[in-house]
Amino acid sequence: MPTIKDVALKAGVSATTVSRVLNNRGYLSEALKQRVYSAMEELNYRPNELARSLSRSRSNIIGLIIPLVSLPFFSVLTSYIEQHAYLNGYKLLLCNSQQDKIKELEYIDMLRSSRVDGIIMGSHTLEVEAYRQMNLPLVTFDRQISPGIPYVCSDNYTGGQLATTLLIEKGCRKLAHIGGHPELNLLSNLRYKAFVETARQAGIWHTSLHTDNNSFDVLAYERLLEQLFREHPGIDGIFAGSDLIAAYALKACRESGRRVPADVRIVGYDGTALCSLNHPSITTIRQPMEDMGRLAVELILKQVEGMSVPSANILPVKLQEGSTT
Amino acid sequence: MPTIKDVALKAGVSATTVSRVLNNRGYLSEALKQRVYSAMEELNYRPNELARSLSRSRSNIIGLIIPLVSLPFFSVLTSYIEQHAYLNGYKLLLCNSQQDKIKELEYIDMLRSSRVDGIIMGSHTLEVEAYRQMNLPLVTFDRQISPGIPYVCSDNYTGGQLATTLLIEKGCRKLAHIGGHPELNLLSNLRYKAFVETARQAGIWHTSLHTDNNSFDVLAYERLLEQLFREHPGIDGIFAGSDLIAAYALKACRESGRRVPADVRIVGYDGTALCSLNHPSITTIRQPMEDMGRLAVELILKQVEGMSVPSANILPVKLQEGSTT
DNA sequence: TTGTATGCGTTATCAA
DNA sequence: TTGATAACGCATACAA
Repeated sequence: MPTIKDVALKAGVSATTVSRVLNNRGYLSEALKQRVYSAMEELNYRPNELARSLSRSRSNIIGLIIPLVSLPFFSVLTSYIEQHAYLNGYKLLLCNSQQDKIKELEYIDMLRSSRVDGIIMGSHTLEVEAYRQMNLPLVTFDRQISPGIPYVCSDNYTGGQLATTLLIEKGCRKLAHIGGHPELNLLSNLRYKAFVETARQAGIWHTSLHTDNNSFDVLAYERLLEQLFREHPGIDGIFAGSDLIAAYALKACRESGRRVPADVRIVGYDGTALCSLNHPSITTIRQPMEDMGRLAVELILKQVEGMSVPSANILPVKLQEGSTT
Repeated sequence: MPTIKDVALKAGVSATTVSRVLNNRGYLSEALKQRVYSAMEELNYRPNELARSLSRSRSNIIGLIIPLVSLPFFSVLTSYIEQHAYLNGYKLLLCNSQQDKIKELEYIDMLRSSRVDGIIMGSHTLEVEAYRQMNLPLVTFDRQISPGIPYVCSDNYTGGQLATTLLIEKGCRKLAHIGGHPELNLLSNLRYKAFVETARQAGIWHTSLHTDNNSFDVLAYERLLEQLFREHPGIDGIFAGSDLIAAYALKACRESGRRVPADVRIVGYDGTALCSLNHPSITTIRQPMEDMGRLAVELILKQVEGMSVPSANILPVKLQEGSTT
């Protein structure tokens, strides 16, 4: 691969000048610029980002740690994060923790070694200490791991309220919530909290089921739903922790001969494409995923530039009515 | 951040020795090793991968170019690729081309500049020239862009045969295929080819609809299905180009009052989680996605190490019967 | 407006 | 067995 020296030689200038042209710094005559550009062209020259990063001590790479890209919510989020990183000239290093603490810790090390400029983390393991220690721009999703560290999330409590209120208004009298493990100190637990409080205030019977581990185990959802209908056959309203769970709820209703929304009404959370893929389409609480992705990137960039950023970044949700309510 | 020199100073050795310990090269006494290790520990030292990469001219990064991570197939594939890259000590740079030629070309440049060790590309734009030119380990998915460049794909033709044969065996007499744009020189077009040839040989009426652009536009699928049922109301068997399309087909059947599988039978392709999420669960042609991801990574690594690799890497598919047939 | 010298953090080539 | 020195490719302070 040709280096800046090769270009300099061919253009008949010094390496410094080529560097200047490359970075558009200082005063350069148009003629000289052209000469350098065509030399680059001829040699098919590409600046070595490794060397640039090393020299500038800035890599223009953002590390993204998530539990599982293959989950609808995270794949969409990843897509938006990539999009906005790209728009800002940043590259994205993808770290799929797979809910594995060891892997996550190793990835944190890898990212530090790779001198990424910042880390966006949407992973849900309990290893928060490792994040606190590293002195790097950081943004988290749905998780407040330390007072100073900025987080992005949707308005989980309002979302929970909207969903529960809708179910009650539609006439549901036996409500169920199905979600992930509540002991994790996630902000999404506020959805559950809102569910409980809203139902209680309205004097509506309600129950709740959660996966007992920290995995997004699909089979766990199926088991949970089976258990729900077995223990409480009269359930007529379900608030699911995600669209994915909602889709499983819909499936479980069908399999047990329950009509949706006649017998059971269902509300999901997220607003992924899963909702409109189903028939009836799933009513959900839509998170502004693109805004969340964009904001996460922006918060990193601002920190990189030494600016201070707000800690709480709570974005509004919107009830998106489908046909399951 | 502490450097190798800081560690050397603290351990009372030279930087070279620290480097040796780091890379476990040469003869080192256990005592010395320990001294260096604890110095690293104390300083919370992390080797600078940028400098290492520059020095070794090897980045241990693989670039992944795909059209859209948020699509089920690609998010699962990405997940497996990440997994196996990680297992081999490689990092993954995620490039979402979004079917945008400009963006894809810019990403190719970025990856070259970043000195990635290889590129896995599952993108579907037509810019193959750019890939041919760059002299880098490359592996493609479902696309043969040049005789010498290795590609990974499932056995598309057999998959198309299996699907079509199943529909016919189940009694379907008016078949439809719905897929992406066939002008793209994709290997997945073999599914379509198999569909046509199998139906023709069996003397079964068949038609086919394709999106006219290169996008994975969800609305396009809905329009296509609407058109299909309008023009050919008697369709009783659909072979979809992906599970996603199959899911839309299922939805379209429901919305138009068609029973599945009684009135219309559906077969998808891929074997993503979408299949089991639906009710009835979707019959599909399962691609060995993990194998494909693992193989793509392996083919890159082998090329990095100067080994020659086979050009055609066609993996077997499997009919996975759900309840839509 | 352009060039020289030095540093970024690491590895590799010598020599001791 | 260890260390000094020169690359790796680029950016920047300083000189001219």
